[in-house]
Amino acid sequence: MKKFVRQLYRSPEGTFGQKIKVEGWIRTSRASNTIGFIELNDGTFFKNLQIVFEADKIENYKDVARFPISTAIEAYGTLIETPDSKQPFELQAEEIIELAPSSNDYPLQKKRHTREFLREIPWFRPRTNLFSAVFRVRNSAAYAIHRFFQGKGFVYTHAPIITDSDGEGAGEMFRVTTLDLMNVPITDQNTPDYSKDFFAKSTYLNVTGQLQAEAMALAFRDVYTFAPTFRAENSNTSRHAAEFWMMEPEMAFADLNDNMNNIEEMIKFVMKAVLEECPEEMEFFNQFVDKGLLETLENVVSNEFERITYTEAVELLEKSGHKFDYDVHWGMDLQTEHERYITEKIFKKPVFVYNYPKEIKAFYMRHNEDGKTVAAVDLLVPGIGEIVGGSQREERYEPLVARMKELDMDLEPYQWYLELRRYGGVYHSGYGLGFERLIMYLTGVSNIRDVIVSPRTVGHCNF
RNA sequence: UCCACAAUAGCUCAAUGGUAGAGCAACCGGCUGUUAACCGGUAGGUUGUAGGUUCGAAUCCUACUUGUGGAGCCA
Repeated sequence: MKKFVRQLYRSPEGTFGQKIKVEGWIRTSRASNTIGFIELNDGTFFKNLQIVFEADKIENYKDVARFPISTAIEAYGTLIETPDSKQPFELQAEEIIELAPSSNDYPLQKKRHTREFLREIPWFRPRTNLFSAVFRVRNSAAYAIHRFFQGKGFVYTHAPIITDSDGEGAGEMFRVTTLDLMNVPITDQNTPDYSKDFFAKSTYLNVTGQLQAEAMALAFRDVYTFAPTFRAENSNTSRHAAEFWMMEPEMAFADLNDNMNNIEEMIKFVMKAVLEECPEEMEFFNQFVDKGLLETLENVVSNEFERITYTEAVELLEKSGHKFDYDVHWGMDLQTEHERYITEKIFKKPVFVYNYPKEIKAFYMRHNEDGKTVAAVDLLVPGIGEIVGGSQREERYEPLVARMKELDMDLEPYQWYLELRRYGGVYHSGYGLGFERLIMYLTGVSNIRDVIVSPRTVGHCNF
């Protein structure tokens, strides 16, 4: 009877004493003259199955003892309980067959490797404990996001990946073109003639699906997108990637408060799901990556997030007496050091900061009655910083156009967006969650390149 | 893009101006229950690249490359 290692760990009872067959890869093995042990991982579970093989029980003992790491094998034998050992049970092998060979120059050894080294071989990383755990949590979190929104009746919608608007304020964009770079058509003004390009205009990879999600929200009330996003920023940090996944809900008939409620509920839902579904992985992170991780997450799940206005945040920072590299004053954008101080030192938990000065936020955010601020919100978390950014959208036609003109924006590409305001453009809100940053928060892994299978950053696009 | 630090064996590191070393991995041998198994042995190097200082450079200087951390930008 063929068994998955996951089945054995989750419900081993009926299988003790039974003959079973397993397939998998050798993670590590050790052998003497007469007895040897293989740690087998079959991909279905974070933990390994120990296979015991003895010289007088299998006919190819010498060969099996020499199988290099990552050899794919099939093993047949009896599953027995081992209450006095590290592992709860093991397979007493009667037959072990090599399915695919490995080699002794396999780069992963039975020792600890640095993240830096593993980043050079991203195609092998998923075979390590750390990355196995990271990508299982990533899977669990992604599915939990869908469950959360589906449970509330949100419609999962797909915004386009290629766009003709330049995503005002959201950073540098990757150009999408089929023009021959060695022979670019030129206009009378001596600029590239994009009317000859594939879409007969200038196009880019999206930096957000928000604007299109707004159109969908004004038809379906509650929607969310969950898709790749692209930013061509030259940013070299542990929390930026050129290609990352963003989840963007958009809710009609929702104000900034509803927005914050949804963010908080969503984060807690995903956290609980991961803690429940990936206990072995989370225990691993807690032990080897971040000692206080489980305590931190339990705390987040069971406490209210803090909610303060930007103005209050500035006051708190001013009163703190702490000497910052950048002085704090109303109207400035909060620097990383300020955000971290608020969430890590003052509150020691997730903090919503809302109602920012309009000058430092995007054009589409709703102007508040005070004439100075907009209904924007950032969620700051310890260790990561900003993990969610959102706002109530400016649903009033006139103020929106006025603001766009103020910013000297070309209204033409946004005609459709402005039209939404003229026909039932009810008040609505939404936000964007950096999915990788959430995974970093959930796992304690501090570099975004270690929560993406094949990270794309400035100067790096391999595999 | 800016600032700081780093680069020595496959991996992780030592050697602070005077003959480049260890642990692990690999290879050979030993070992009857291992848990990063253990024990003995063998092999493995143009010290990131280019130039300079010096009788002599892994070590000091310059540039470049790559990596890491931080900042800016942001999710």
